[in-house]
This record gives sequence, C-alpha cells and structure tokens, in this order.
Amino acid sequence: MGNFVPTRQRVLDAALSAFGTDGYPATSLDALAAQLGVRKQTILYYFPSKQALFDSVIDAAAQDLVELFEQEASRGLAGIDQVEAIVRRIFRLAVNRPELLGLIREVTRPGSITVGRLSAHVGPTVDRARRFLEREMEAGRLRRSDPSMLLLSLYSTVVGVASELEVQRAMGIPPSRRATVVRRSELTRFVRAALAPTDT
Amino acid sequence: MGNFVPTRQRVLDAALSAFGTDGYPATSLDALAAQLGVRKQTILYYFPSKQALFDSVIDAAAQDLVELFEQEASRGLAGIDQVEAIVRRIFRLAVNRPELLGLIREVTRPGSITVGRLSAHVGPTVDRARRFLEREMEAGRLRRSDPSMLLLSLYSTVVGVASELEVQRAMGIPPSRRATVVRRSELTRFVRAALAPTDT
DNA sequence: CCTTCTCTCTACCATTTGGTAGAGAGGTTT
DNA sequence: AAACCTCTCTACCAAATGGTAGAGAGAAGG
Repeated sequence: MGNFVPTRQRVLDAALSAFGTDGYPATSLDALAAQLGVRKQTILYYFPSKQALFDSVIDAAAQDLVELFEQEASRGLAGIDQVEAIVRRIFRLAVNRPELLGLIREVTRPGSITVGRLSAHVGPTVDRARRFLEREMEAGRLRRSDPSMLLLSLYSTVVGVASELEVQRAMGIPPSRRATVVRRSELTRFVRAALAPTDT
Repeated sequence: MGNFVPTRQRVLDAALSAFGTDGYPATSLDALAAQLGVRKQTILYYFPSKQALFDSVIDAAAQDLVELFEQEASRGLAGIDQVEAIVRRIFRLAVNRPELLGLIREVTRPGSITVGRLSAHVGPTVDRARRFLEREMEAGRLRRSDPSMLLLSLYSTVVGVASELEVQRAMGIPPSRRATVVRRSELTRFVRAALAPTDT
C-alpha cells in the first residue's frame, strides 16, 4: 500500500472516466477537479486547456485499445477462433471499463473534430485487422465479403452489444451478471453464424 | 409554395436536428433560436424549458420511428425477407435523416435520464419485433436463439453500420454514394448469414 | 372603441463555464 | 543564503447559459 499516483495520472484517469461517461461538453473542469479533491487550476497546470486534456485522454485510451488488440492478435489463432477471442476481449473491456468504450462513442460522434486523432492511433491496427480478414477469406476460413465492410459490421455489432446498456434495458434484458454471460455467448453465436464460410 | 410552417413545428424540427447532431449539452437555446431567426424567448414560449423541449423532440422522434416500423411490419413478409425490408428502411432513414438516429444515440447514452421516455414509446414495437422473431424461429425460418439478444445484435449491427460514419472513415470507407450502396448490400448479406437457420 | 388572446420581442439576472495572473509553499541547486 | 523549479493555491474575469418579467404588436370578439 501507500503507493503514490502522480497528480497528472490521476487527472488523466478521472478525465477518461468523466468524458467517457458524460461526454465532452457535459464534463466541467470544476466538477472534475472537485472529484479529485483539487482545484481546477491544478488541472490546467498539467493540461493547458480542456481540449488539450481531452486530446491526452484520447491518446491514452487509444494506446490501451491498440495494446489490448495487438496482444490478443499476436496469439496467432486462425479464422473465427481469432475473431471470437477478440470479441471476448472487447466484451471483458466493456464490463471492466465501460467508460473507455463510452469515450470511443463520444469521439466517433458525427461532426467530431477529434476523430482524426483517434484514427491516427488505431489506423495501423485497423489495417492489420483488415488484412487478417482478407487472408482468412482467401484461405476459406471465413465467408467471403468486402473486408472493410465486414470489419465495420463486426465493430458495430460487438461494441453495440457490449456497451448499449440502455438499449438492452429497453429490450427487456436485465443488467445482471447472468444476463451478461448469456449476452456474450449469444453475441458469439451471432458473429460465428455471420462469419462462417458458405459450404458451396 | 408559400406554405406556412407554424413556429412551434419549426422549433421542434430544428431542435431535433441540433440535439441529434450535437447532443443535448452542446445545443444552446440561443444558437437554436438564431438559426431559426427568432429570439430564445420565443422557444421558451412554446416549451417551458430546454428539458421540456428535449422531451417533446423525443416524443416526436419516437413517433416517427414507430410509424416507420409498424408501416413496414404490416406488409406481412416472412422470415429473413421481413428483417431485410426493415434493415433497408432503417438504412434509408440513416441516409435521409441521420440526425434522427443521432438522437437515439444521444438518448441511449449510459446514465441518460430520458431513456424511459423513449422506451415507453417504442416498448410495444420492440415487443412486437421480439414476438415476430420468436414466431419465425418456431417456424424454422430463422436460426434459433434468444430473441431479445438477437434483437439487440440486429439493432447494434444495423444502426451502427447505418450511422457510424466517422468509424467508417477511419476504416477507409469513403462517404460516397457508391460506397453507401455497397455498405447496405454487405450489411444485408451479413444479417442474412447471421439469421439463416442451420440446415441440421 | 375597448378588451382579450396569441405571439414575439427587449431587458435583465444568477450561475456556470473555460481560462488568466500571479502568489506562496516546499524542495533542490548554486 | 540566494536563486530556482515544481506544484497547488486564491483571486478574478469575460462570455455564455437557462430562465424570469413584462412590454408591445396584431388580430378577434364584445
């Protein structure tokens, strides 16, 4: 115990959580500072402006995402098994750090000026994923289709099912631990069905 | 020409667009009024507060959605064909009125207090959709699975692919008319593959 | 003509916002 | 001890926000 977390890092963590939960405009520096037991000017000492703080938060989040992805991808599974492994990973992320996916959602809002920053980070990883899909289609381990579009469909489905908690409630799915497990397994089946190569 | 749109309706339309594009916190009554060529107090005359305006916008949007859905569902198609018809419809909606899906996205944000209002409106329609899926599974026209979860997966996939324009750009999909057509057809294939009953 | 109702306006306000200026405290270096 | 650096603070500020109070214009009805 007694481990000390530098203020800058604490600000970054709290900001990620706040931006990811409430969104950029609804997050005030005063509120953030109060939550940290610090004055707003302390935040502005480390980050010259709210936008700069947001940028740094995006950088940190992107790094986490890429790391997670590359780590899972380097295990070298093939075909649907590899996809499923990543789906599970994203699912776990949605449970443990929902604010991170919330941040992605915030950044990818139409009209966002900060998208470029995120895509610059995840671009190479996206390329890698696309090449993977292409390769596996070539090898007949995945249903043939446009790799970019397939990636988009996968992204939408997985992130949506993993993080659209309010929609789930509206659809009568309780936010229980049990339901989460069912949800993941149903998602996996859905993705498997969508990806399985046609036997012809 | 010369058709007159009552101020109240104009406010409602502009508000839907603004809330759906920029989100609730980033939309100011002053900006909204300016865009309408009117003073803020005119807005507050018709809607007693910003929140009340938002509520009315949600009501209007929900009504549109339900109408669209019921209309398409009443054509009485079966199995995947019915699902595909609705997918096409939602896709058209995303192209013609992207702000409407943006509004849904805004309302379904985690921690939103307004979700209840939306679900109250769409609840019956969601139930109807679920019963449809159940029936079609029973009849062997759709792959068997948990209907609620399947609905969630479908929702995530379709709305995501239809409206996540920034994610698409990040994945190298241009926002061209041509790409939109490809996107819809790939989405359809994806959904078809995910829903097709297993032959066993 | 006067009243009343509908609608939009001007004037104003308290609060919150992101941000600037700079003081002060504590440690390290010279 | 003097100078400096790192960090957090108090004191302010201009701008924007949602909202209140109420005036005025025009049409409708008595």
